[in-house]
Order: sequence, then C-alpha cells, then structure tokens
Amino acid sequence: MKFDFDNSRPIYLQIVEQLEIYIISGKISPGERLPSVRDLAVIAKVNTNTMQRALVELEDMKLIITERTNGKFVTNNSKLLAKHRDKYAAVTVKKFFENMQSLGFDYETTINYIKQGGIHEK
Amino acid sequence: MKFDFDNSRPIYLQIVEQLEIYIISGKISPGERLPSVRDLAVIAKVNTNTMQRALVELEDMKLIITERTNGKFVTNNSKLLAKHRDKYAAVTVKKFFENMQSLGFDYETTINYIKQGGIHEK
Amino acid sequence: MKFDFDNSRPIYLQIVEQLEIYIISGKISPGERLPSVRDLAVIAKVNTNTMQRALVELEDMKLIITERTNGKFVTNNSKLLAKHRDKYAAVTVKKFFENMQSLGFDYETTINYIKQGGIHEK
Amino acid sequence: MKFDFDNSRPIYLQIVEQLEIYIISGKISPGERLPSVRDLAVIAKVNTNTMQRALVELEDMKLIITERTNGKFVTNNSKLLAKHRDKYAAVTVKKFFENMQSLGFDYETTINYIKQGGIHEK
DNA sequence: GTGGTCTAGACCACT
DNA sequence: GTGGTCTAGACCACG
Repeated sequence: MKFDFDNSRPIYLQIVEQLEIYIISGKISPGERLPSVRDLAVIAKVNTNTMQRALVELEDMKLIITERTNGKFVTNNSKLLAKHRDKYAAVTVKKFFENMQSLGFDYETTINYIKQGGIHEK
Repeated sequence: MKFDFDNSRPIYLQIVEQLEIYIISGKISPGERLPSVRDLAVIAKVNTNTMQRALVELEDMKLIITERTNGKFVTNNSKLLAKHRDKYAAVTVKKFFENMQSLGFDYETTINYIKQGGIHEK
Repeated sequence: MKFDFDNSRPIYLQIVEQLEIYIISGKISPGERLPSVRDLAVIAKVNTNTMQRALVELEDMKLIITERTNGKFVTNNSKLLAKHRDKYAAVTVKKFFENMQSLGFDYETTINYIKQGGIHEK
Repeated sequence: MKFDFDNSRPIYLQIVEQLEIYIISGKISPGERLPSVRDLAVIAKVNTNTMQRALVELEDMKLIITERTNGKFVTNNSKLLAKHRDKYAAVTVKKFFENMQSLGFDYETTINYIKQGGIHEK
C-alpha cells in the first residue's frame, strides 16, 4: 500500500480516495482485514487522527466495517463493491470526455487522438 | 464566462484552471482583453483579491499579459497556446488511463469499455 | 535576520530579494527551518499575508519547501543553491558594468576607477 | 533617446532615472534643449502627465531648467553635472561591492571573479 | 476606471 | 501552534 499527497486538498480526503480505489479495484480484497489505524497512519506518514477521519468516511460509504476490538474489514458485499467500481469507472470516463470537450476535442476527435497518439505507452 | 467551484481545493486554483481552459481552448481568443479584475471577481462571485491572485498565476504561466492601467490580455503567442493545449490534452489522456488502470482496467479493456459503453452520450 | 524596505517597489518583492540573498549566501543554511510565517511577519513588521505572498514566490523558485503544518525549510538541494548564487553573482556583475557604461565608463576605465579609488573602503 | 520600463516601480521614477543618466553621462549635452514634454511622452510611450511629473523631479534636482515659453534645457552648470556624475559612479560602485558582499564575495574575491570571469564580454 | 498593494481579521486543516 | 485561504476595505499609480 502506498499513499501520495499533494498540498492542494485536505490530506484525509486524498486518503479516502486512494483507499477507495484500493478497495473497489480489489487490491485490498473483500473481507480482508485492514492494518490498524496506527499502522496505516505510519504507512501514509500522517497523523493517526487524520487516518482515523478518513476511515470514518469509508465506513459511512459502507466500504469498510468496524468490528469492535477486532479491527476494520473491507466489506464482503461484492454487489456493493461492483456497484462502486462501475460507478467509479463510468464517472471517470464521463469526466474524461467532458474535460476533452472543454478543450475543444469532441468524442470522435478524442478517440482518434487516443488511437494514433499511443499516449498510453509511456 | 462561467465559474464553478467546489470546497475541496483553493478557489484561486480552480479559477486558474478554468481560465486556463477558456484560454487554451480558444473560448477566450488570443489577444482578447479580459474583463477587469473587479468585473471578473463579480462574475465569479469571489473577492477581488482572490481573482487577482489567480490572474497573477496565469501571468506567471505567460498565458495573460498585463498592460499597466489598460487591462489584461490573453497572449497572442499562438505557439505557446498550442503548446499549453497539447500538454493539457496529453496529461488529461495520460491521467485517464492511469485512473482506469488503478481500477483494474488495462488499456484494451478501457478502449472496449468506451466503445460498447456509449458512455459519451450521457 | 533583518529587513529593510523602501517605498519604490512592492514590499513583498523586497522581501523575496532579501530572503533570496540570505538563502543563497548561506546565511540561512540549507535545510534550515524558517521562523513561522507569523514570526517572520513580525520581524519584518509587515502583515502576515504580505510575508506569505513573498514565501509563495520563494517556493515557486524552489528555494524553500513547505512541510504541511510543520514549517517551511530552506531547500537542501545544494546544486540548485549554487546555481542561484552563481546566476545572481553573474547578473550583479553584468548589471554593474552596464550601469557604469551608461555613465560613460568603459570596462577598462571602470576597473581603473575601482583600483585607484579604494571606493570599497568606505 | 530610448526608455525601458518594468512593472515593479512607478513609471515616472524610472523616467527620472533614465533621463538623469542621459544627462550626467553627457548623452544629452549641457545646455541642450529637451524635446517638448509631449514629444518626450510620445517617445517614452507614456501619458503626458507622467512625463511632466518626471521632469518636475529633474528640475528639483537642478539638472534641467525651464525657460517659460521657450522649453526645457539641460543645465549648463558643468560643475554640478560632474558632481552628479561622480556621485552616481561612486554610489554604483559602492552598491556593487555591497551586493557582492551580501552574497559572500569579499572585495578581493569580487575583483578576482571579475578578472578571470570576463563577465563583461557578453 | 484600470491594475496593484497592503492591512486586519476571521476561519480551516493538521499535529 | 503550524501553514493556508478568503473577505472586506483602504489606498496608490496611471490615464
């Protein structure tokens, strides 16, 4: 697990996003036990409170579940995970085309740009 | 001209981004005079200083040029504008594929997902 | 640390210059932690925001680095510091000879003027 | 005659400086009639009022003299001109060594730096 | 009326 | 207590 932060937004929000991706992509498996809040804080090099705050948000989203005295676990609800993942992918694609459009690239142009560009190999 | 903000990042950075897009996409033409700082602040519903700070950043990027007591103008340097636009497009595409990859969608999968999905027709 | 200002130019630019010199001359050591923005503002007898603005510029120049909630530090990149110092010295010398030339003192005359003058022992 | 301005200081002050140099270096001769305020304003591409303000300052310094209905003339007082020129040169040299010193270059080092550097040929 | 600078003071995120 | 952001309002230089 690895965390990268920039200064432009609250760190706890960046943790939420990055953990969300780890979870919905399956890099942290359904049902898997998360490292302790303290350990996660160490890994991410942030204050324990900051990590705690991020985990609360993920629990609100039902992506993780706290078992008192036992630890925090990624949800086992694979339907929920799939829903989150599909939603995330759809939003990512939609935003991408919106971004390109605001630059003046319509759908066709963007597709062509990607194909000839080979931008993805880098 | 229209500005939308969210609370996750400094407003002045969001102004910089949105004006940058207006400029490099040509929605504000090369050489065109911008509304006064005070008018822009009114349009964006922010304080004059906040708008001023954003404009200073754009000037640092050489996208706008200040004529003392006369106003601020979009650069006429079309080469620079093209460079910025190409850079922006390339970064957008690159980040998109990185995002999809972190979700577990490799390049081919992403392409297919886009094609069948018809996601672009929102 | 000491700051002197005149009225001919923006104070924040004068702060930038004076801090830059403190940094590239090594009077503030590489890696050293700066006083807090508020303390620097008190030392310089300016408003916090004015000092903040100057520090942002120095950060753009990569001479200082902000550690969130922790403080601001002079860069440890000694190569960059050396580059800045050399550039600064070269510009200073170049401008000096240009100034003297505009007064009608060519290179040789200037050199002689310095030597006999003993101007340096004020 | 040629004028260059930057945005960091009032334009009228920059005009004063540049005209002062033209005068004390003899590029505008003692006793010579200056172009009209309007023509000077055109040459410098500034507003007439701005040029007027600069000329008032030079008159305060006794470097130019207004003959009503006749025009403005550079002083014929060669002693005064020499005094100004010597003062200006001395100040320039003094400031130069101070600048270098604040960078950590003492007098000897600066002299050597100039000699080996050949910075003046560029 | 144009842009630019500065102050004072409030509030937020993080440790 | 650290840095960062934003607002409100005053004032200056130039035309």
